[in-house]
Amino acid sequence: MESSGGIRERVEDYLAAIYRLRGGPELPLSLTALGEYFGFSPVSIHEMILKLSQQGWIHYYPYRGVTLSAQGEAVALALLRRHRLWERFLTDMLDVPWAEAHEIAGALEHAAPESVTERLSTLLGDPVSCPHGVPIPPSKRTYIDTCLRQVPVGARGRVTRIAPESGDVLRDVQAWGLLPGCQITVIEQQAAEIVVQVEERLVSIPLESANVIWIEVL
Amino acid sequence: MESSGGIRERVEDYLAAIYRLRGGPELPLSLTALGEYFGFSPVSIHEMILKLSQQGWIHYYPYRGVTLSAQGEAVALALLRRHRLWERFLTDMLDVPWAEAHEIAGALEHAAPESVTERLSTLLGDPVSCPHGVPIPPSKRTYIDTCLRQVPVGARGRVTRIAPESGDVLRDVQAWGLLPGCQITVIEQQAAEIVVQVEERLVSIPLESANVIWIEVL
DNA sequence: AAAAATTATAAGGTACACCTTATAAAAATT
DNA sequence: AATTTTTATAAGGTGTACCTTATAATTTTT
Ligand SMILES: [Mn+2]
Ligand SMILES: [Mn+2]
Ligand SMILES: [Mn+2]
Ligand SMILES: [Mn+2]
Repeated sequence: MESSGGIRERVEDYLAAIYRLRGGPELPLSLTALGEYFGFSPVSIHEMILKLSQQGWIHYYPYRGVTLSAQGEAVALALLRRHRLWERFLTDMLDVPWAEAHEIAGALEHAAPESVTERLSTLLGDPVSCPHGVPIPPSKRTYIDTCLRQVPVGARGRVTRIAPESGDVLRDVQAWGLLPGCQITVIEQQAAEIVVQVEERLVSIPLESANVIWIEVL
Repeated sequence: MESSGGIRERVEDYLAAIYRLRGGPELPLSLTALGEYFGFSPVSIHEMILKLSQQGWIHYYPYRGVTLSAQGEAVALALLRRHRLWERFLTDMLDVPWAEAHEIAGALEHAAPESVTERLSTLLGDPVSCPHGVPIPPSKRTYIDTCLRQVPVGARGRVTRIAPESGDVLRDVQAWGLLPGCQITVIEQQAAEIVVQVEERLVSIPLESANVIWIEVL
């Protein structure tokens, strides 16, 4: 229901706001500027900043401001990319007025996973700027992957990643010879497992494990 | 930021779930069935049901279950329409796998306003069923309107509604002769007001009022 | 009618992200 | 150096929507 426990919406919005408002990567952004942007009280901003700092998304220099950590910047860029792609979709394909698109994209950016937004980028012809002229940050991943559980029978693909990682699954994946990069074909979908072909071998994968194996369908 | 105070996401999800799970309009749906659907504890479901009942979205018959009020059913149908249109978009235009589309649409359905979803319906050719074969409830409104504030200079249109309503604005709207149904042309956008032509007259509308006047651009 | 099962309610708790008021600390200005 | 302004922190509160444990009321089954 609730998007399965990724990064919270507010966290993403704060990180992207810091990216948008800051003067440069090393210039701390004052909490006052953030407070004005969001229209929240200084105390609330401060509270949230402490949390973001504890969680490693930002660096907080009291009385000076905040900068993004490497992790935080990655999240901000990913969000801004999704934001601007949705803006393009709204204005280019749905004829939503320019001024409205920004606000609506502010919600859509959190509602669709990155994989969907990458497909959207393809549909739009991989635009490089939003309707307001701002550059769209490039995608980091060069592939689009799908959870093995969702790959239709008969499809060929490449294992891209095991995520979320857990020791048990990683051991199984290794035993099955399903390491990232290897090519597979989905042979059969059963009630409790999925049969895939890896090179000459057939492997039966419990659905639970299939949930964390990601495939780029080729 | 947070979509300006409409119906809360959870309220919409509960109402649509009741619609989906019920046997018929008059057959009460047991709280147990709802609890199983959401995976929440019986106490939590009960708590939420009391709130929804107090707010008039549902009728609660203790020990028997809940039915939707007329209002509640309208919300459920609107949400299911948005849900199924987004599913169609995901599968038809983005090639998102069938099984994934449902879950993603479960978030998108709340993120885009009805007006945007109606434009999406047009783009998709007004489909009548979702990718899983379920009928898409029809749209109640036959027009798509835009807030006057967003209508570009030069556009012609028809006043559709004043919303949200407030006594002061309604009086002004009447004085200006801008009642629903009348035709207007946007003449000029200034810092604090918008000038529109109504028949032979020019009217200056403060931006504040322009926010609650809705126009079907023709 | 009694026992068992289901459903409701009471009581207390959690996380999140906002709020206000008051005080303390640091920085900037005079 | 003293004053003013800005920024931080402490303390207490709100609403939403979940949780558990325990008890009460009702319905269903025996
Ligand atoms: Mn946002
Ligand atoms: Mn933009
Ligand atoms: Mn939903
Ligand atoms: Mn469907």
